[in-house]
Amino acid sequence: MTEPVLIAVAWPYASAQIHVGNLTGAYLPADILARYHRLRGRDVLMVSGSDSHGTPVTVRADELNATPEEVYKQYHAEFIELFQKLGLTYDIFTSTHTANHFDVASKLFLSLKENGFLYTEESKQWYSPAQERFLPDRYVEGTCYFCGKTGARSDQCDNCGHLLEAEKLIDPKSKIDGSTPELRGTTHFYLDLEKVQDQVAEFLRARQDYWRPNVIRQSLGQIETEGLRGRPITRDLSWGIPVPVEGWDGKCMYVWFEAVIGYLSSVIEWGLLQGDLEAWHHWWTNPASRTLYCIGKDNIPFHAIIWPAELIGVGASFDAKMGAEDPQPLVLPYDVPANEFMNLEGRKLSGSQNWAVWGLDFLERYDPDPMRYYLTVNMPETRDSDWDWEEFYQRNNNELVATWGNLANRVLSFAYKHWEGVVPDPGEPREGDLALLETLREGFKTVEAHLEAVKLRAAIQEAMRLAAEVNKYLDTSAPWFEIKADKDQAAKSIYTAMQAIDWLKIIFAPFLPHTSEKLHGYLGYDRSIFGQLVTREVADSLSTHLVMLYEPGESLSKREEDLWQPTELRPGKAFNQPAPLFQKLDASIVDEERARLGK
RNA sequence: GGCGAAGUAGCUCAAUGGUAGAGCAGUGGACUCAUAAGCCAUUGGUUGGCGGUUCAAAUCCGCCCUUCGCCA
Repeated sequence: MTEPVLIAVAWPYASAQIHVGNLTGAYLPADILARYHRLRGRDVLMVSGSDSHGTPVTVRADELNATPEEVYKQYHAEFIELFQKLGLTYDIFTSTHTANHFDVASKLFLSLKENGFLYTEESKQWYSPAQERFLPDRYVEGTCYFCGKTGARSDQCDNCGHLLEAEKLIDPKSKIDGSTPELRGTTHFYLDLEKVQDQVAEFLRARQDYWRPNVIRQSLGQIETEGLRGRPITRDLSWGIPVPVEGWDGKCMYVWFEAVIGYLSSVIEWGLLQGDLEAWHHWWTNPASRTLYCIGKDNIPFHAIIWPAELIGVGASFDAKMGAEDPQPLVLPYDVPANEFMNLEGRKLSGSQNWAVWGLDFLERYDPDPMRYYLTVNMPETRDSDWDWEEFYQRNNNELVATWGNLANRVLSFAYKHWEGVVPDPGEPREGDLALLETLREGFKTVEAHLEAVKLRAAIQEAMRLAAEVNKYLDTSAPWFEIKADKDQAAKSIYTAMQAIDWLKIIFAPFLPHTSEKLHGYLGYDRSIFGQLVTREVADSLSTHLVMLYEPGESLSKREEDLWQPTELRPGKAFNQPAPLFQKLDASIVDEERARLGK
C-alpha cells in the first residue's frame, strides 16, 4: 500500500537561462523531496516542463529574429541539460507546446465554461493598424502623464512607479516598428473568481495549520480583506493555445492560466509514454494523493488561489471528458511550500545585467553536490537569502569537505589499509558502539520529520550533525591506537563507523545524490541507489518535443521498499578503495567568481 | 496607498510567555586514522527602536525604522 506523492514543480519560462535563484527556490527542493519519497518506496511523480508560450517568449524571439518555437526549443534543451547534470530527477519534464497539453488545457477550459465559471467581457487593448494585430502592454511605450518621462510602459512607469491607464498615455508608440497604436475594444473570457471565493477560502483554512506563514497569510489575507475579482484568461495572441470556442480565432489562453494546467497534462503525458492511459488517476483523482507544489514566492497567488479555483470549478467534469464512467473531482493541493528569493552578493539577481550565477556555467567549473549543498543550507525558506561566493567557498571547505567528506574518507581509508578491502567483523559490540548506532537510528527519524514538514535546511543541518557525531565517536575510540594494542578492538570501532557512514549515505542521498552514489560504490554495492535521467524526442500532431524522463531501472529505490532505515552492513563483505567525495576549493575562486559578475 | 513576510552573536540560522542556543569564523589545547581534516574548551548578543500587557516578553499588543513580496 503505497502513497501517491505528486511533486509539482514551477514551469520555467523558456525565454531565459536558469540561475541559482530559480534552483534554490523551486527545482532543487522539489528534487530533494522527490528523492526522499522515492527512498520511502512511495509512488512519486515529479513533473514540470518548459512554459513555452506567452509574451516573454515572443519578445525574446523578436530580439533574436527567430520564431517563438525555435526560442522555446533552444531554452528547453538547455534546461534539460542542466537538470541532468545537477541531478534533478523529474519523472517527466516536458513542454506546454504539445498536442497533449493543448488537448488537456482545452478540456479544462471547456469544463470551466460548461460549469459556469467563465464569463466574457470587453476591454480596450492596444492595436497596431500597421501590423494588423493587438500588442501586449510591454510592446507599447509612451510618455508618462505623471512625471513626463519618455519610455514609460503602457501599464506602468518605471521612472515614477505609477500604474498608468493606457488611454491617458501620451504619444504611444509600438516598440516593434515605432508606429502609433490605437486602443480597440476586444472581448475575452474571464475566470469567475468571485464565484469560487468562499470555496477557495475554505480550502485554505483547512490547510492553515501546516502551510508556511508567508503562503497562507498572503493568500487568505487577500481573500479576507479584498476578496477576489474575475481575471481575464484569454489574450489576442497567436503563440499559444487557441481558445477552443467557435468564433474565437486569433485568441489564445493567457499563459498563467494554461501553464498551471501542465501539472495535470504532464502526468497524463507520463502515463501515455508508459503506455498506461489511466495512470494519471492515481495522482489526480485519488483522495489519498498528496500533491506538493514547489514554487517561488512570485507564484504564490497562482498556486494558492487561482489554480485551486480552477480545480474547484472543474470538479469532476474533466474526468468525464476523459471518458470516465464514474467521474471524480481533481485533487486540490496538499501544500504549496513556496520559497522566498535568493539574492547575489547582497544585490537582487538580474539576468539582463548578468548579476547572476547561472546553473550551466557554474557546473563548467564545479561539481553538482557542492552547489546542492550550499543551495540547501542557504535555502530561502522563511526569508530572502543571499548567494555569497566567500560563504560558498567556506561552507564547501569547512563543512562539506571537513565534516562529511573527510569522515567517509578517514574511515574507509583506514579500513581499506588494515583489513584489505573487507568489512571487519566486530564481534560483540561495546556500549559506545551501540550508543553511536542508536544516535544514527534516531537520526533517520529526526531528518524524516524535517523532510515531511518540508524543512529542508533543518533536515540537512541535522544530517551534518550526525556526521559530526561519528567524528566524535572516532576521536573517543581512537582506532589508530587500538590497532597497535588489539586489532579486535579496532575492528569494533571501524565496523561501527562503516555502519554509520553506510546509513549516513542514505540520509544524505536526497540532498547530495552524486556523492552518496559514489560512497555507495566504495562500500561495494553493485546496484545504484537511484535511477537515471534519459531524454526522448516525441512527435505528435502539433510538433515534436524533447522530454526528459526518470527511469528507476535496476536501482535500489523501488515502490513499496522503504530504504529510509538502518540496514545491516555485512562483516566480510568486500569493498573498494576509497577516494575523497568532495574537492577542497582554493581561496582564489572567490575573487575570480566575483570578477565575473555584472559583466 | 492596502495586505503579507522578515529584522536574534562577525556570518548563516534555532528558540511562538519561563535562566537567549547551534553551526561557521575567532582564540586556547591535546591528538594524528583522514582532504593540516577531525576532537575538546572558550570569547562573543540592552533579540531593529520606543512604549504597553504580565510575577515573567525574542515571543502578546500599539507606534516607528529597515528589507522584500503581492495587490491597487
